[in-house]
Amino acid sequence: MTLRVYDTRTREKREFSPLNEGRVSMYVCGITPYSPSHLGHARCYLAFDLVHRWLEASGYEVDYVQNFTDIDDKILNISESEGVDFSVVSNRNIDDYFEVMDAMNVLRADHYPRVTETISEIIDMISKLQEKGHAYVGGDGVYFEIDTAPEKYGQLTGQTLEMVRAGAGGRVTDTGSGKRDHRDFALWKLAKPGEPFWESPWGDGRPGWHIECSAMSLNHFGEQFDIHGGGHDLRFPHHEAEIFQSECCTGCEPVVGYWMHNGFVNVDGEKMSKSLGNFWTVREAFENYTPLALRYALLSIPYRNPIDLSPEFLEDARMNYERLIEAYGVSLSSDSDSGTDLSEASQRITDAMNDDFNSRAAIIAIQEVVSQYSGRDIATWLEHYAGEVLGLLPSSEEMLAGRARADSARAKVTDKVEALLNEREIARQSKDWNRADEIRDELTSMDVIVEDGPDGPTWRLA
RNA sequence: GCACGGGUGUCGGAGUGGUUACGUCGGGGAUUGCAAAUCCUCUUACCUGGGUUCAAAUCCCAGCCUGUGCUCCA
Repeated sequence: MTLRVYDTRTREKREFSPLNEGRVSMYVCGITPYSPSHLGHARCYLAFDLVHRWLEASGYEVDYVQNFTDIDDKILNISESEGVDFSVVSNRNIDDYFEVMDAMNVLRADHYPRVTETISEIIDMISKLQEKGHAYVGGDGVYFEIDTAPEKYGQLTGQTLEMVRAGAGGRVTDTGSGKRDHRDFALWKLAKPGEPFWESPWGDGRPGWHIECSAMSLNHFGEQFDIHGGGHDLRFPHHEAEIFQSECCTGCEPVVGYWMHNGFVNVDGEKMSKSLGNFWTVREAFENYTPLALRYALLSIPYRNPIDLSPEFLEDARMNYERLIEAYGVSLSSDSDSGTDLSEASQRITDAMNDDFNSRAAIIAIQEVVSQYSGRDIATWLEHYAGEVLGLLPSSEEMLAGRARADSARAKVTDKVEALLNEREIARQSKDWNRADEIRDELTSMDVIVEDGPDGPTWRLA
């Protein structure tokens, strides 16, 4: 089976066929770094990390670009309230982004362009749009005029011009001081007093939100590229604005081969968002779940479906993840070569991933191998599928270091535990169950779990 | 209001025109002094109403419920 990818624009899974044989150009909308990353961000970049990994595992050479919107109203508000330059705020949150994503095994993109480093390309693009009659200068900036390309409306959301002209259910009444029509969107915003600005033919100011992605993708990939990703909420207006800008600027369509949008992270059925105050930052989540257990949880649902975060959901994922790690650790230290044939499981994972990156089906195939072949020589297989493809495994060095730590922790209490276990065995032989259970309770309080097997008791640390 | 998703068993949650999802929880059993672990096994499904079909939970239509977008948002 060949790779099939769901495209938001055509609303169907289509066989994946990049513009250039063997190479994939992929652009994913990055964060606006005005606050630490939350789990919604994690879900998005985990999802596209999976796409990145699978394309590479399938033999494609992937050129992956992800931007940072490092100048924006919210960043300016924060920098003003803190009395620092806006770059202090954005750099701080970009650092946070990389730290938490690295911890979750998110591979780095090839390029991370920033708005503030793309100003001249943005100005070129706006100038060209103005030359072609798609942009006009309004009172407080330069705007894209929707009416110059009405046929491009609604490609990602199915909305027609008339619907939105009607005014979003009557809620949009303000057309903005400089717009001809409320559907027009800003390409360049003139600076207010005290705001950072860049010089432009239209006056000092900064780019509108949508134009950066068009300018960056044009800059890196040219007029067309293969995959454009982002959160579901970016379909409109952000991504539709990009279609307007890019295609009207170059005259080439479609600008994007496959539009991919990941589903939301919800809490109690509602979208996790700053305005609802129901978000967890990734770091907060790390307090309760290890980064890779969190990765497991967020990849255990296909990327297009919403995830409703609940304690049950996360605990379930944690438990299953620990089984995987335990099995990997055991197989790493076992040197038995039993020639286990895992080709059927491999094929199931390939089929799952080729079906629009179905990571859940792939994870289930891995867990079945884990439960079926535990203790066998599956380390190499796990390293490929659970490690390289799904990014779920720590490096073998980390695994071995972790086991070394566990061994030394075990060594510290071994003498005492063995002594207590001996005493308990004597009690058990004389059927003094009260004394035996008392000793087991004592061991439990030392975080030692005792398991009586047919060959006598074994123990491990909790 | 309009657009686009989703409604599955105790719960979480895939998938699918006819055949076990998976995990969890619960019941029963093996093993066990008890417990744990392990193994076996069972029960509880596909929102409602129509339609297409030999066959629909799966496709189509309508309805209901719910989420998201239409404003900054991954």
